[in-house]
Amino acid sequence: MENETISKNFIEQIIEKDIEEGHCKVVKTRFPPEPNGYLHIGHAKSILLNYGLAQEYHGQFNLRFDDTNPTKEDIEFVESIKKDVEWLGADWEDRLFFASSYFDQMYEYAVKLIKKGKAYVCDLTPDEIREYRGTLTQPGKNSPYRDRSVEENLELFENMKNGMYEDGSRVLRAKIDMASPNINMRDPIIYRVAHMTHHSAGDKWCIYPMYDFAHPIEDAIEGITHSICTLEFEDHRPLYDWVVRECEFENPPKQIEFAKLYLTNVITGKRYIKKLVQEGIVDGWDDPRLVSIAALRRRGFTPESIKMFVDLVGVSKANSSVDYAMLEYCIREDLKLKAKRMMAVLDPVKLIIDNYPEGQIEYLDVPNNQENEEMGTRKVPFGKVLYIEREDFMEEPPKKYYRLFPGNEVRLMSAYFVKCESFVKDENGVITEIHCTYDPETKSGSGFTGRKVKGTIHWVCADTAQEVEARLYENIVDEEKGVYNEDGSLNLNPNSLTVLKSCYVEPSFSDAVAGDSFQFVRNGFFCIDTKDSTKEHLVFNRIVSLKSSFKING
RNA sequence: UGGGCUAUCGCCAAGCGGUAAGGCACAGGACUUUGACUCCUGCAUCACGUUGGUUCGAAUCCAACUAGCCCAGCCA
Repeated sequence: MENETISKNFIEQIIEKDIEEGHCKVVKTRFPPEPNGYLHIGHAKSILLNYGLAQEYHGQFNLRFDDTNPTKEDIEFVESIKKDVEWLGADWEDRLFFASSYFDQMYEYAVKLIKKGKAYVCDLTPDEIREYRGTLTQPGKNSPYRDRSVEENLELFENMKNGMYEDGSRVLRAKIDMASPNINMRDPIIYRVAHMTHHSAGDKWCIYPMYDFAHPIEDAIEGITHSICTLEFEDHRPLYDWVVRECEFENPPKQIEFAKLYLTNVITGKRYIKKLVQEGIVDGWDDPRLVSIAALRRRGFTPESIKMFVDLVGVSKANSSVDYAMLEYCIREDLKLKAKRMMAVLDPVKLIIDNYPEGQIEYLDVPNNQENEEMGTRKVPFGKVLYIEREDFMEEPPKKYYRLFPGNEVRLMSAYFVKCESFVKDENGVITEIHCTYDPETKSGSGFTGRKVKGTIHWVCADTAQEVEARLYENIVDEEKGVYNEDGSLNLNPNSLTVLKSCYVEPSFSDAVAGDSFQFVRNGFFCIDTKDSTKEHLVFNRIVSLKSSFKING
């Protein structure tokens, strides 16, 4: 009820201190993806964190593509990333930027560094550079090209830019300290030659800046105050600060690192997903069993649920892996009051009401969401022949089973009490019909209090039912064994997808469109698949089941 | 074994010298036209990676250990 004071995470604490001490007036953050793949749940944390911070402190949030390496990037990904960021609700307004549009400025800063004697062109081969760099425990040694004159460096660098050298033959390096215990400071390469068409800068450049040089400049140019990245860049911070300082930016951005979000037992590695797609185990990067943003969207997760999840998980510097159950909780919580609650029978068996008039159909008033009256009611047809869930009937019930069994009476949700009188089996012993009698006095809403029943089951009227497909999902990973085998291969769960072709739903889905979500009462939350569903053949994805404390075996 | 970082309940995570928040999960119970939801209750008691120290008092400060993660791309 009360909005409890939620303690600030460490980044908020840093920002508030910076504001307090006058280090920054407005907060500006950014999400800087390299357009080299699809976004996943881990990126969502970064996006929502950065966007959320900008919101919280009335600042600005930029979307910036860090496209400094054309050999790995593709324009296809900038579109998918934009779509995903937008879907998550992180509004960059008119601030969509590309690192590649700063290439001119970056070049000028490189020249500036050369003029200051802080950068030099190095002719060492890649192998030699690695050798000169030293190891984790041994210092590196200076490149023989380290002391070239400013003039020579200027000329050489210009030649690099003008395409006079082959890929890999020369690089521009920052002159820092080959003996630094931090390997990133051992004269890091800041520009390399790559004769390649850039997906957005075209053929203008054949030299491209390295991340460590480009990123701080991008941040500084945009006036980013807090450059938030993941833990593996902690060692790069001294270099980040070096670049900002040596380029003499006035309002230096501050890099802050946080721990990535890991979900337990999910697959996020690009190579693994690629393989799953190639082998046809999943039907694309947006297969509902995956955790790419596109997959989560298709599965039926809402932006609100992802936001709730990210908020719940929190921000810290401790590496951790969050239970998938937390995500499930969030989507249930979000859809609980928003989704219409419908009746759908996934594994149907016929229930025939022997004393109900032949051919009669009555339309019952059913609330769309009993916990949210604003959602109104709908009419649901009811008749003599219904479908109910096969598991809602047992010939020989165990103790504490209070669904249907011979002689037992249950409530058909929103309709009448029915009592099981008999049932019919086919030659294989499979139950084909359950015969009941109903009591007209027990009609839902009539105020009948004569007796109570312990069980309430859902149903669909056979005459008016629409046949649909439902896809039920389990984790694609075998949770018992964990994600990877010893040899690095994946432990896949062979039952991750169950396709039910003959499910029945009420005829109330005529207006439903792809992506719409519903609660199928007692079965879980489902959404209409955006890829395979058509008006004539509805396909539902189960987003998540409902919690259940029902155990058939005690 | 060089450097950087982390270590609080099964999983996240507050805590910032004054005597262990919260959420998820789980387990009981109440309620129930979803065995759902909701609501109660329980869930770190020489306990805060370990061991010492400082202090009237430490998860919080100091020291030494231990464990895990990251770094030797002309990737980001």
